[in-house]
Parts: sequence; C-alpha cells; structure tokens
Amino acid sequence: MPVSPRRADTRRNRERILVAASESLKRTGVVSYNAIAKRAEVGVGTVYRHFPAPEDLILAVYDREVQHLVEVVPSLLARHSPEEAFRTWVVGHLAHYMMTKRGLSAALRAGDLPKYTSMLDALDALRQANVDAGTIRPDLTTETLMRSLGGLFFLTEDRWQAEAEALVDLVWRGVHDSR
Amino acid sequence: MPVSPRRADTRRNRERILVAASESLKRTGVVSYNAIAKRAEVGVGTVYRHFPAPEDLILAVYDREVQHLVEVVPSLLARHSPEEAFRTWVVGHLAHYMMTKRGLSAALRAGDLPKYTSMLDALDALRQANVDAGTIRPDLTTETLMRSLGGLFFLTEDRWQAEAEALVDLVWRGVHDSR
Amino acid sequence: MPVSPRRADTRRNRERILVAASESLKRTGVVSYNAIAKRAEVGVGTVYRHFPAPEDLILAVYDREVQHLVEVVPSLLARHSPEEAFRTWVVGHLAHYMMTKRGLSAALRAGDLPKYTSMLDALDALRQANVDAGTIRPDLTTETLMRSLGGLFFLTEDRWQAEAEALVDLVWRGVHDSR
Amino acid sequence: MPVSPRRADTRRNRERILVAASESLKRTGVVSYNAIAKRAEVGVGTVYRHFPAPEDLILAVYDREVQHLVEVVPSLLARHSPEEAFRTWVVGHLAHYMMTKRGLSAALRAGDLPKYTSMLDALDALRQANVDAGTIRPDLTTETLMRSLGGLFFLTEDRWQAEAEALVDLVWRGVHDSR
DNA sequence: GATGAATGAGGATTCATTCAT
DNA sequence: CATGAATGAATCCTCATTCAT
Repeated sequence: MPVSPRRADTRRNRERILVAASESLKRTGVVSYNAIAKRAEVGVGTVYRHFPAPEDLILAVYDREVQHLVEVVPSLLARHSPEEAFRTWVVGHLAHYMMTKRGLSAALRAGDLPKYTSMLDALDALRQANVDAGTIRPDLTTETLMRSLGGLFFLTEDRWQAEAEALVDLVWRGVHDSR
Repeated sequence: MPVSPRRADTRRNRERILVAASESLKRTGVVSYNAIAKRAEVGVGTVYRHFPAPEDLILAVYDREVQHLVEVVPSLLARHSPEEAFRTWVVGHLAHYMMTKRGLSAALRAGDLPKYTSMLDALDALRQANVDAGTIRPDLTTETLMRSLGGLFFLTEDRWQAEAEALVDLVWRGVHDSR
Repeated sequence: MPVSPRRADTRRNRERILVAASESLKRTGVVSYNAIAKRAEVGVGTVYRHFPAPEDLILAVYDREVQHLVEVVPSLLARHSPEEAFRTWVVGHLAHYMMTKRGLSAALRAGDLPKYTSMLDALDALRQANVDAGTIRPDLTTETLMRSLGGLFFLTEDRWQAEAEALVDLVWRGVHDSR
Repeated sequence: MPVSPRRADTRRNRERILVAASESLKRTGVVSYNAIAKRAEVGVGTVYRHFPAPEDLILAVYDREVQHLVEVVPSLLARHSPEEAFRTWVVGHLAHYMMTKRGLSAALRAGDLPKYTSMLDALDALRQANVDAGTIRPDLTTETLMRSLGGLFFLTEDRWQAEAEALVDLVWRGVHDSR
C-alpha cells in the first residue's frame, strides 16, 4: 500500500475490517486475520490492533449485523398485531439472518447463543407484546423461545421460506395462550 | 475359507481411525488427517485410503455415534406411551447427543442436518407412533419437527436438562393433536 | 531558572524505559521496542527518540546495572586486603551479576565484552591494588584477567557460589605473584 | 522443488539441514526454521520432522561441530607432552571453535555449558593425562577447568590468538601442580 | 518532544496431500 | 494395503520502524 493519510481514518479502518470479516464469515465461516487484512486493504497488524482476539472480531461483526434485527422490532409492533409482528420478524428477518450467518453461528462456538443479548432483547420485546395482548403464555423464558427457533440455522437454501413458516407455525402453537 | 488376516487388520484400522476421529471432533471440533493418523497409530495414507475426503470421515463418525440414538427407539416405544417415548428420547438421548456433538455439528457445515437420515428415521418412528395414537397432528413434516429441536445444539453446559425439558414442552404443545 | 517540566518528564521517561528494558532483558533475554514501550507506559516513538538503536538501549541498561559493581570497589578496598577485596568482588558481586544478566550477555552479542569499560575499570582498580601490594603479577592485562572470569556467565543456578569460588581459586593461583 | 526421489535420501536431508543450520548459527547466531529450510532446499515441514524443537536442532549442530574437537585429542596426546597437548588443544582448536560458534553459545542459553558432555570428555582426557604426569593438580573439577576457559567465547576477531595464549598462560599457572 | 496507529516483513507452526518404498 | 517422509501453502502472530497528529 503506497503513501496515504494514516491516523485520519482509524474509524474508517475499523469499518473496513468489519465489512471484510463479515464477508469472510458469510462465505467461508472462518476468519483468517491475514485474509481479512488483505480484503480490507489493511496491514495484518492493524486488524490485530483493533481486534486482539478472534472473539473480539466475531462479536463485533455479530453486533453490527444484528443491529437491523433489533431496530426493526418497534416498527413491526407499530404496524402489525403482536402475533403478526412476531411471525413477520421470525420469517422475514430472523430466518434470513440465520440462513446467511451460519458461519457466524459456527464461529461463535455454539452455546453462546444466550450471549446474543441484543437479539434476545429484540425477541423479548415481541414476546412481551404478545404476553400483554394475551396471545403468548406468560410463563415462558425468552431463552426457551429463542431455542425453539434454533432450527432456523438449518434452513435449506432453496426452500427456506416455507420451512421457516412451518417452523414458526409449530412454535406459535407451542407458545400460544389458548385459555 | 478363513477371513484373511489382512482383512481383519483393515477392519481394525477403520475402527481405530473412527475412534480417534471421534475424540478429536469431541475435543477440538476439528479433524486433522495427520493428528488422527497419529492418534490411531496408523499411517496418514491409511486414513486417506479409508476416507478419501474429510466429509467421508465426518459422516462415518456421525453414523457411528448416532447408531445408539436409532437403536434405542424401539425399546422406548415398547416400554412407554408414544408421548413418553418421544419426550424421553428427546431429553434423555437426543439432547445429550447434541450437547456433546457440537463439534460434529460445526464440522458438518450446518444445513446438512437433513442428511442425517438415520436420525430422521428414528425421529420419524416416534412421530408416526404418536400420529397413530392420535397424539401428534398428522400434518407435520419430520423435517420440521427435527428443526424445532435444533435448539438442542445450544444447550447450556450446566442446565441443559432443564432447558431441554422446557424446549420439549414447548414443542409438544406445538405438535400435539388437540382435537 | 527552574527545570522545565518538559525536561523533568523527559528524564522520567528515560528512567521508566530503562527499568522496563532491564526487566525484559532479565526475564526473556530479549528487547522489543513495542513491549518496552507498553511496559513503560510510553509511546514507541518515545523509546526510539531516547534510544535510536537497540544497542543504545542495551548498553544503557548495562551501564545502569553495572553501576553498583563499580561503586562498590573503593569500599571493598578500604575494608579488606587487596586479595580479599578481589575475591569478594568476584564471588560476592560479579558472579551474581553475571548469573542474572545472562540475557544481557547474549543481547550484547559476545565479543563486546571489552566494551564494558566501566566494569573493566572496576576490575582494573582491584588488579592495580594487588599489583601494588605485590600480590598479583604486574605483567597481566586487565582484559586477560576479565576473560579468565568469563566462565561466570555459565554458572549453575543452584551451585553458583561454590562454582564461583572454585573458579576464583584457580584464577588467583594463575595471577598470584609467587616470587 | 520439482520431482525428485524422496524417501531415498532422508539421511541426506538431515545432513543438509545441519549444514544449513550450522551456517545460520555461525552467521546470525539465530536459527529460523524457514531460513534453514530455504538454505537446505528442503520443505519447512521436513526440518520440523527431523528436529521438532529448536533445541534439538541446536544440539545436533553442536554435536556435529564438536566432533572434531573430541577426535583430535588422542593424536595430540600421542604427539605432544601432556602440557603441550593441553595448550595446543585450547589455543589451536577450542579457541577457534568458540570464536566461530558464538552464535551457538548464545542459542544454547548459557548455563547449559555443562551439558556439552562430549567437549567435557575431551577436556577431561587432557586433564587426566596431565594429572597422571603430575603437571596438573589432582584436585580440580573438569567443570571448573572448562569454566576457566569460558572467556574464549569473548575473543576479539583480530587478536584472538594472542588473547587465547594469554588466557591459557594464566589458566596453566592456575592449574599447574607446582609441588 | 510525545504519542500511538499503521504497515508489512518475517518467523513459527500446522496440515492436506502425494508418493516412494 | 500400509507406511510415513516430504512438500509447501496457509495461518498465526510479533516486531521494527515510520509518520501523522
């Protein structure tokens, strides 16, 4: 890389690295510091400076990617019934996310799912709205609900939509308050 | 015509390799031909002869490990009600299996879940028994059912039993035939 | 005219760097500008400003560490006979120094021993006192004497004292003026 | 590297690696697996196979290089008086060896000198011959004697011969049996 | 003067894969 | 069939060094 302003775009670098890492993860399910550095057009050392451990990098990517999932919730709740909001979120957003982020899931060494707090927060908001509306049983951990959706990681490339709908149907019956 | 000693050796080798690979997978979630060869006290070439591609090896390990899961089903169905058989299988056998085989799941690059045909067969037997008994809705793919249990991969080390039970409760409500 | 705070900071920095470098050297036998900067809580650039080349840094550390070795000589000569002063200095001070500064010796790429002028000065003072007292032969380079003690770098961790004494006995016989 | 007989020259490889390592050590005082592999025209992996740890490599080089030092002793004792044999060995062989093997000494983390058993054996043969001849005191460890020669590592490039002679003079007086 | 971000060369180490024996 | 030596690409990571602020 030839001469170029350095200090100026430290933040820019962070972003470039995250983008590169995200694509690597999507594509290969694996993060190689060297590969990321190359793709981000940055020295390896820079990647290390920003993200000393692979975990740091993966979690940063996760946070960045999951952002949208979290942000979309309020608008869904505003425009749909609680049930519709839940179904739409799962099928229209979460499913697609998990489909394409399989790499992420593997990289994050399964079992850390509960740590995905922002995603859990999003799901919890939907759950609560439904509990308030009397459409989801009040006894039910958000974690359990999340886990019932864990199968979304194993969707098929070409039929994912139908599969996600089938799963959400099953889950909805499982959580629906039928009093 | 006696079995040639050659052949005996060969079979023994295959077994040793599978054992070694299985432990590697359990421990590190990764399989290295070289490491497996060393652990199995076999030349690398031998591993290649038996399992030309990594996938072959992983699937063979999987088959070997899943065997028990499949074999236990008939006895469960014989000794329990269909519902009990299902719950017991999931919590008592499948959950533990998925808990400890996370490495396997990662290695098998998610999305291959449907290929786990023998496991699907086992689950299907349980499903069918419940459909016959009128306890599970007849409309319901085995795949969908399997997917609803996908969260078992994300069980917590120390509370896995309670978590598995919570999940199976949710799922049971979701699949139960309440006509 | 008060000392400018700038200047005070600068001196402080130099000292912090030397302390950090000294510990690095003692521990790992290696000096990394980056590591030293971090340990000294100083920017890398600052280390470079003070010590442009690694050699500068190492020699500065050496000088700092060897100080005590030099300073102790007069008092030894004042309180002991020349022979005793020599033996005590070698066994009680030099040996311990070389024991613990092996890192330094390696870093200073052997062959630079003659450059250790302040140490040579110290040794020379002892030699001269003995020559004056007629206890050491007058023909004898300080360098040669120093070299005869070079084995102190190879003392054993747990028996160093006995070993140093055995060496100094040998050397004393070798330099003693037995006319 | 193009096609070439493999298995055939495993031993040849070992030799090439040792030669390369020896030169690296001589030149830079450092052993880099990569550099050695390149110089030996061998894959890095091959170097690792032959010498799993750097220590293994260094010791092998040492053994190889020290061979001559050991082998020459009998002939020296046959052709010279014990005293002459000792002096010749030290000045004519050991000094030159230590001069050029400084890298080795640093690499072998000082303090391991006593491990150089074959060199100690050589020195011991010379010592014993002198003891038998009544020219060296019988009380005197070979280790101590070795240590008194430790300064040979710090010889000057251009005056090494004179320096070595001065040292051996000093040492000889120190060990000579003057009864 | 001080700081610390960025760079990238370089050294360690592992592994898939081939192939002579 | 089995063995295991050899290869070298690929990863990891650390550092020396520069230079914008």
